[in-house]
Amino acid sequence: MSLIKITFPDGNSKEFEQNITAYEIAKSISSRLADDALAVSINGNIREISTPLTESANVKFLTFDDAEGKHVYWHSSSHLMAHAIQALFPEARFGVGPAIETGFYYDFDINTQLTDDDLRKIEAKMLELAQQNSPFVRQELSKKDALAYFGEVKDPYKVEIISEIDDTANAISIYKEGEFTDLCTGPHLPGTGKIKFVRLLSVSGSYWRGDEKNKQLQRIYGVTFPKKKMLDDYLAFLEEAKKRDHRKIGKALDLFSIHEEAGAGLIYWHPKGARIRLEVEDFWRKAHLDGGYELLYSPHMGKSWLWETSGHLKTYNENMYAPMKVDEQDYFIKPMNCPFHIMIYKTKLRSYRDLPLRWAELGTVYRYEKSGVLHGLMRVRGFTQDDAHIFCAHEQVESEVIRVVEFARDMWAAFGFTELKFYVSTKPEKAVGADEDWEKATASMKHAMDTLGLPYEIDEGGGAFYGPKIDIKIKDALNREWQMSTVQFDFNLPERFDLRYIGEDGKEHRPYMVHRALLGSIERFFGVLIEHFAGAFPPWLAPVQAAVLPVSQNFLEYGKEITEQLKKAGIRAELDEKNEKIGFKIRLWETEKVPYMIIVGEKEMNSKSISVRQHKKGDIGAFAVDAFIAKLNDEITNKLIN
RNA sequence: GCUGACGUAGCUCAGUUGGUAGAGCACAUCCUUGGUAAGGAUGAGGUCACCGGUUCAAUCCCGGUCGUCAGCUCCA
Repeated sequence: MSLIKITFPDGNSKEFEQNITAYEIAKSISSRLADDALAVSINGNIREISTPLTESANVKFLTFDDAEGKHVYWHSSSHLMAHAIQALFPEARFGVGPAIETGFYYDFDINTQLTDDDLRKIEAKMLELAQQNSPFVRQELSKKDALAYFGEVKDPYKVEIISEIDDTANAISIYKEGEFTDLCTGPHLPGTGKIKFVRLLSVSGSYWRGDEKNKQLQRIYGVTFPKKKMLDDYLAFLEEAKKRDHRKIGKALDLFSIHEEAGAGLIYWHPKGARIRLEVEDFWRKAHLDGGYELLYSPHMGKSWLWETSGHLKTYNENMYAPMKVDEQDYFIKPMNCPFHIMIYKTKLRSYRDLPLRWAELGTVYRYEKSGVLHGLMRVRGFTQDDAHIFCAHEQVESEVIRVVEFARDMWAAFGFTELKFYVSTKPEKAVGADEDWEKATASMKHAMDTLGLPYEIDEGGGAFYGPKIDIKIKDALNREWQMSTVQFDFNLPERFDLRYIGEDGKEHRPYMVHRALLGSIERFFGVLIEHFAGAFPPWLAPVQAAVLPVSQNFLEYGKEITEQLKKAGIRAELDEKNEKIGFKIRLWETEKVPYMIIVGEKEMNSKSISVRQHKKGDIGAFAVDAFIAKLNDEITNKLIN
């Protein structure tokens, strides 16, 4: 038997006899590793730990700490859950059950609606089954045999999937684990015994194959862990996330509200929330003026001509509010700003010398969103987009896109967001414009991203009907992604509105149009901003930058003096005149998450100074008022993020 | 919109297996004048989301509506 060379991630390598299993290799290194390894990566392909190696390879053992290992673990857990469901509800028919970033789910069809009690029963059953430590056994079948195995009646959903599989290249694989068999490509854990702790999180509806015309199945989400501490940490994370929730903080810090009586999805900005918004908008305006943009204001409604011409009445109708009659004409509240900017473009003959035109507006739009999708500030029915439209010549488009993406990145960085996820979305099924144009535009978007050296994912078919786009998504406290920035090509509107410019050649040309929003919408942005800082805004954004706390009523006058000085220096200061002990006031302002507290009593009054306490950090000592003002103003003007 | 859960004071929540409700915080008044995360007393505050039905009686049971939450679908 010949030897094969196995190379490990640390660069070391070792020789083994052919057909040795990955598990035995792991064991030869350490029994601990063999215990913890959930799967193995062989030359980058993830396989079962029991896989025999037949030739030299790079081998990495995957544990729960690796994303891939976790994925295998959770995928196997979804099988185990399906197994438990089958045992408890024999009539269940199964859809699909993948691992996801935060756990796993399984979709299934049963007639009874599952309750939370059922989830607890399924958890118990899973643990019971896991103790049997049944191995996951792979078996390969021909398409015909697979169809026969799952049988139309027994498993109609599996049959539907199998009938669409092209089995010319690879056989169809199934995995057996105890009494449960599932259609699956694997890989899986060596056995169910690795699954030690289970938490099923929720049961909800989900359409078969993600299509709302199909039957709605029941979906159970869950997580599993090999160690108790991991489960505890996870539950602690959920608790923490709840505390960071912008809806909770928004209420606690008196930032915004939404009123059932006054309409769902409509945001009321309270003084403190409005103050933060003002700072954000001021920053945004300045950045745009500095960045070569001009600002516009446009109306909130327009006649049906506008929306017929733009095509929105045809393609966007279901998101638009019903028209109102004014002088026998239908007027629509705007769901988008673009047609208005176009009207301005069309007010005169444009020259290639004018291009690119970069026109930005904080434009408030109203869109009908289905009741079930509304979510705090993140998904609302009236919102302000930090919108802009760039009208440019074809040859300018790519550099404009690069400019916008860079601008977006810088804008997010200013607020302390560095974890941005980029997506390039390609042509959807329903689309306008020639294939050739789509290809060119999509390629130039990808090229722009490559030029900037930014990693991105492709969202196949995720583009707007009028053009491909680059999106930036940001995660909320619960790791749910929200689309924020967007940069979109538009093949549609320049055509529909017959936009032109006179080129260097003296002939008429059609300009390209790029839609873009950097923050996305001010509302959604505020939502992620709140969760990002957990409500503890840095000084430049904080609605109250310094609270002045007299130790007793006797020092109110001195406190008033200090407050006036701070205010005169442009600092948002507030005097706490409450007749309470200092400890009480400190607690109050600490929960208000104000960046600085100024404590004044006899000591300070006599020495004409102040004592300063920083949020979360505590007492940072005595300051002369001027020195503190200088320090705070420095933090504010430089927009420092603690 | 769909599936499920939920809706009690300004907030966070108890509670009544059908007999019109309670705590803490917040608020008001008074006492207290205090040194880095809660001093004390008293008081006010609720058509138990809304509309119907069943019942001698509904906050509780049933139906509908509105809204919230977790997902699905859709989206900034």
